[in-house]
Amino acid sequence: MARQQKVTIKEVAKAAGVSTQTVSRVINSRPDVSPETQKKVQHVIDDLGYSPNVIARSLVRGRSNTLGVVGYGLGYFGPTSILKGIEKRSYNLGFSLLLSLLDDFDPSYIHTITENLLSRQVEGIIWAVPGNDRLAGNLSVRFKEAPVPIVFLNKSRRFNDLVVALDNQDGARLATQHLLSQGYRCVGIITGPSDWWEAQQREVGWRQVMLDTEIGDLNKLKVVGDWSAHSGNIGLRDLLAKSPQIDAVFASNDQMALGALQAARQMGIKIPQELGIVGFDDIPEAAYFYPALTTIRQDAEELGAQAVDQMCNSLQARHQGEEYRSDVVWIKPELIVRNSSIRA
Amino acid sequence: MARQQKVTIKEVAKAAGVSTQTVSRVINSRPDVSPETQKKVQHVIDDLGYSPNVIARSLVRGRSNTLGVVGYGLGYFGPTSILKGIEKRSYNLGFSLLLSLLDDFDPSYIHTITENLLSRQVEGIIWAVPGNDRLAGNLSVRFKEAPVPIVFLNKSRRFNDLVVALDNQDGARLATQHLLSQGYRCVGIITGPSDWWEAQQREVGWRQVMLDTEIGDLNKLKVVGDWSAHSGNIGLRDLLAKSPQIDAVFASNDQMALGALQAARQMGIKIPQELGIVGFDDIPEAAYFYPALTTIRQDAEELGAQAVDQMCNSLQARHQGEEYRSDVVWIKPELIVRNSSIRA
DNA sequence: CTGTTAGCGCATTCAA
DNA sequence: TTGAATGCGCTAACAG
Repeated sequence: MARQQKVTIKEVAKAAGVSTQTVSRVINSRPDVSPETQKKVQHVIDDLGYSPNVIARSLVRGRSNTLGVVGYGLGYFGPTSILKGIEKRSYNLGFSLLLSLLDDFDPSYIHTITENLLSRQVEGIIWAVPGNDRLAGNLSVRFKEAPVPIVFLNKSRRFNDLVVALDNQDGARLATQHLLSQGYRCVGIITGPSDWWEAQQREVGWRQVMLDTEIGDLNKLKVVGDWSAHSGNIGLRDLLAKSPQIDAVFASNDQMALGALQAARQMGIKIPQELGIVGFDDIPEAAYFYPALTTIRQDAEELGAQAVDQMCNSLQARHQGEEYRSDVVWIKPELIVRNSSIRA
Repeated sequence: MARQQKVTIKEVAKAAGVSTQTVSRVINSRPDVSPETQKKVQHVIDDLGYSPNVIARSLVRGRSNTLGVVGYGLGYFGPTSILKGIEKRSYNLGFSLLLSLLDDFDPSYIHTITENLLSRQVEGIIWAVPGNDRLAGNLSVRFKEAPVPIVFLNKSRRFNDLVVALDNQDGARLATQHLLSQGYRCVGIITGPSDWWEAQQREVGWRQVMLDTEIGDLNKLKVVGDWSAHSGNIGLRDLLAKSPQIDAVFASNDQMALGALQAARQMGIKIPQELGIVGFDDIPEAAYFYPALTTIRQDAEELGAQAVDQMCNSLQARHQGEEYRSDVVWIKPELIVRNSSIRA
């Protein structure tokens, strides 16, 4: 942990007996340097342990090679995987990541965070926050005139935003259809909070499939959870209390499915014989639940990676004075069948 | 997503009819500005939507107000919580976070990543990577002469590093003692990979307690897992195969405990009556396992927060020309008792 | 192939 | 209280 003043290009130049410009050329691997000079300078660089100051370079070039990422809900599997995907792709493309986490949906945070990111000259912002009604109104004001491209990680095409999103509706359809195909007839749903777009869309997918059955009022087959296992436990109890005819449940995430599994156990309901359960996310633990959970897998890392790609496209276009537009990039979910939904 | 050239201090100055220094004073809330001037300038700032370029400011001040964070193992609950803690505390203290993730322990990555962080002028680096033997040798070379303070998030005091760490030994002792106090006599262990310090220390804690019993060769009571639920399943089977007298198991993390729970179920072993199981981490799902898992809770967010505090102390001392030293900051774990270890 | 001049956006001397 | 000059570390545009 010893200290030495940071070496600058100037000192390298003096030590090597060349101009700073030549050093600059060497560290940027420019072709117009004679082999000997390049060698000599490189030697001094290694010797002095010089490393260019990227801050200064950013200033003069007007490019920071930095992306801002706003995240939320780390601690859940999906958001974390997204972040991993973003980081990996960014690293490979030579971008650094300035990370901000939203603690809750306090609008004033949003303002501060984005301002901070922008004043640090990020070239773009990846908004890796689940969709939420409360948030949306605020966002639209904030980002309408954002000076950098923004990629959103959920489906809500308001302006001409770039959007990469998981096809939640499709996932919910897969889950519901699977249950029906297993011989279950009356599929209830435990949704996430109603102001979350992910929850809304998963419910829509479920409705689309259930409408084709002769079941009457779908609202009677629905309870609202808060994504937690606890709410899944309560949710199943409420659901069966108000609609005893239910013989299968689609839970909008794996944690709630886990809670439902527990509730069923506590009530002496046999799964999957008497009740089928399907979750959403495919968290790593899902295969080890009792019984193992059928669920919808989403490739969240890929989602993050695609977001970075979109950002790059946008940036590249911008540098050529063009504007990049793109339809929503959809990531397709996959059904993972395990024991919790297989009727003997 | 409209574009306008970024406003600089110069344009504000011109528009306000003052010099750039005056504007600089206003944006830095200096006292030596007359109220009217301040008001006038502020108005122009709001009007033009000016926001200072932090990059430029960093350059001239020689301080970036940025911390580098190197993470690993997001996707596991602990590391993610740590990151949350780091982010929150950093935000409150006015630091931005440059995030890098280690994908594996490839030493060349480590080099590139730290160099990148340093060339971006981070004021310090928080090394939020689990301890690993393979990594350690490489690190020592790398960081011996690091020009910025580094805070490590695990116990291995090599130089005069700043270290914030969970007391893994203590946690393991708590777990093992708890099992013994419940009347179990022969407590086996499913450890993590042996080159992980966390695994090593948890094993040490277990050994310390078990040495006090009259049990003979402790190595016969131990199997090695890889942190995954799958390895926990296999682990329990191996353990019981080689030492049938085992009546309780301490798994070094909750995922492996989950796998063990599953294996016990598959083998028809009743938990907790015939076999007690305790995990480590207290992941949110643990309370919903079947049966609910007794485990060791670690306050990982607090760990992250403390790491940032240590960094700040170090930075502050440095700015006053001093050197900050500190003993390891230990975060104490807590025993959470649930059904998997309660003998009727 | 190499050096000189200029300036990125801002804050820190100073002097007025 | 304000402004002019100077420079942070680096690179772009020129000239030689």
